[in-house]
Amino acid sequence: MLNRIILIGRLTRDPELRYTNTGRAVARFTLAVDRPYKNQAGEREADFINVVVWGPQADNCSKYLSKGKLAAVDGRLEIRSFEGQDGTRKYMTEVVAENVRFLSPKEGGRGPGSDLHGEPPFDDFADGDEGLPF
Amino acid sequence: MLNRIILIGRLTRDPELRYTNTGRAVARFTLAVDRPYKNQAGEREADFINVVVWGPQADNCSKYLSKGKLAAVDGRLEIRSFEGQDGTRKYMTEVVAENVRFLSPKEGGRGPGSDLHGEPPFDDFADGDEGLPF
Amino acid sequence: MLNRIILIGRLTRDPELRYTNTGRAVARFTLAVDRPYKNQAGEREADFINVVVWGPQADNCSKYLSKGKLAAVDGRLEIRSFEGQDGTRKYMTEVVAENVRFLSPKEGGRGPGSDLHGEPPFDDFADGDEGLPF
Amino acid sequence: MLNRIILIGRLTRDPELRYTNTGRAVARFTLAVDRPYKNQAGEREADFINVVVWGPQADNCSKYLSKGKLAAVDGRLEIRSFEGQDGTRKYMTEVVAENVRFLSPKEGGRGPGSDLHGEPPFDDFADGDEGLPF
DNA sequence: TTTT
DNA sequence: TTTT
Repeated sequence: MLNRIILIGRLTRDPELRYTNTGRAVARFTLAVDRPYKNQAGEREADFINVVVWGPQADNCSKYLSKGKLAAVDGRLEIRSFEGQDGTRKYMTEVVAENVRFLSPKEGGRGPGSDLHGEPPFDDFADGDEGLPF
Repeated sequence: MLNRIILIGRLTRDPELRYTNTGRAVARFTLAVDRPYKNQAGEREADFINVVVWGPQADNCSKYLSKGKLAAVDGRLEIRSFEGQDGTRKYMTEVVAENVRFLSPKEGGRGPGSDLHGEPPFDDFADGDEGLPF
Repeated sequence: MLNRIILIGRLTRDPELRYTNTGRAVARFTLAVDRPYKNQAGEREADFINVVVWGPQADNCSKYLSKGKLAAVDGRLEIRSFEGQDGTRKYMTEVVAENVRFLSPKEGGRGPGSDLHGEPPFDDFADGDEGLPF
Repeated sequence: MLNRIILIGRLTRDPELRYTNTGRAVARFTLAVDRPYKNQAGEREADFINVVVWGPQADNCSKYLSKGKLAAVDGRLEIRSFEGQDGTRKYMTEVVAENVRFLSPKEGGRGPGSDLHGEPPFDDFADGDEGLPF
């Protein structure tokens, strides 16, 4: 009924960009997200979380993100189950991003924080800008 | 750059439903959200948080929510500033809901957890159901 | 660097309660979380997400939650990797709950929304109640 | 019952650091969080959100954050009401941070993403590292 | 392996 | 299979 996840981490590899047969862009990458605590060996481990992004944001991810870059992802967690090649049930966890933010400074640029939306995420003049009835 | 808030609480009053001059529905209500700790007097206080919902979800809120009902809200925090009647700058905090979930059992019904979307929240057959290219 | 997930769903089975050799309680359960969209067959699918809860909250989950009950979980996503019995690397996804809320009405009770903390979640008289220096 | 907010934005001014009479550190700053949509004038507005941080993290914020720096905040929304100097009830909204992440690259450093915890956020060897009973 |  |  409610499924919301927010991550900040670094890409472990360049995003992989594909297109569906209907021409819709899909980007995939993995985010290394450091754990907030140290393990018994005194090391800080990370979770490696798969992220998938659809539509115009996928193109932007492919353009602006690369291995080692810092990004924030806001989306939902999906667990896809499928038949493995050995006949057993396999599970595949991924975060379906609704929004991705690029947090690494632009190369020759003036700093991090660039918004990735070539197109507005929802509607423009968002909710309420028609004049509030309250 | 990222602004996401998730609340669970009870309505302090029935939702107020209005329409903009373009015919768009807007619902407003206040959520009482208990704090996770007790104050020095040993009492559990609550935050009273204003919520605004736009579009078809507004109609659903007005239909299915009422004073005392439990609801979850997923949205973003906005702080509107405006000129007070006394000429000073006033601030008004509200949560713009993207999703609302009704958590109180239906009256004559079989339990809580009904989804409020008369219409799907985003697109249907969501992202990826066109056949994954991976 | 930041890893936060919030879920609302129903338990697919009763919580399983264990104790570590140091006597710390651990509860595990699976949450069925409906997806916000319908698939091509017009059905609403769900994600089945494993949750683990530590400490006093684990005991409370075992006491107050059971199959079919509605719960909210606020925590972080962890992906544990381990050696499978067939020598291959396996991945196991689970949400480590920091807070769990019980959303189903109490059996003979007056409604949902009970807080599960037998002990306060952080410190009591939380932050700031010592008298603000601002 | 549940109150969780996650923000990414830039500090509008240097953090203000104080100490309670019990010696506990408190830092305050304001985060400018860009809205995801443009207004009717075609401009991107921002919400200016007050943040308060307690304890060791407050000292770290004061040390590592300054005007213009990018930061992520994970916390809860509180609305404090108090008697104004004119006798009317006033409301004051602030986010009580549980975790703050520094996202701007270190000055002479090797990049953003440093964790601010001089002390571990919760317990170390976090949950489960005693040997899972499952 | 799944809940309403 | 992993990032700084």
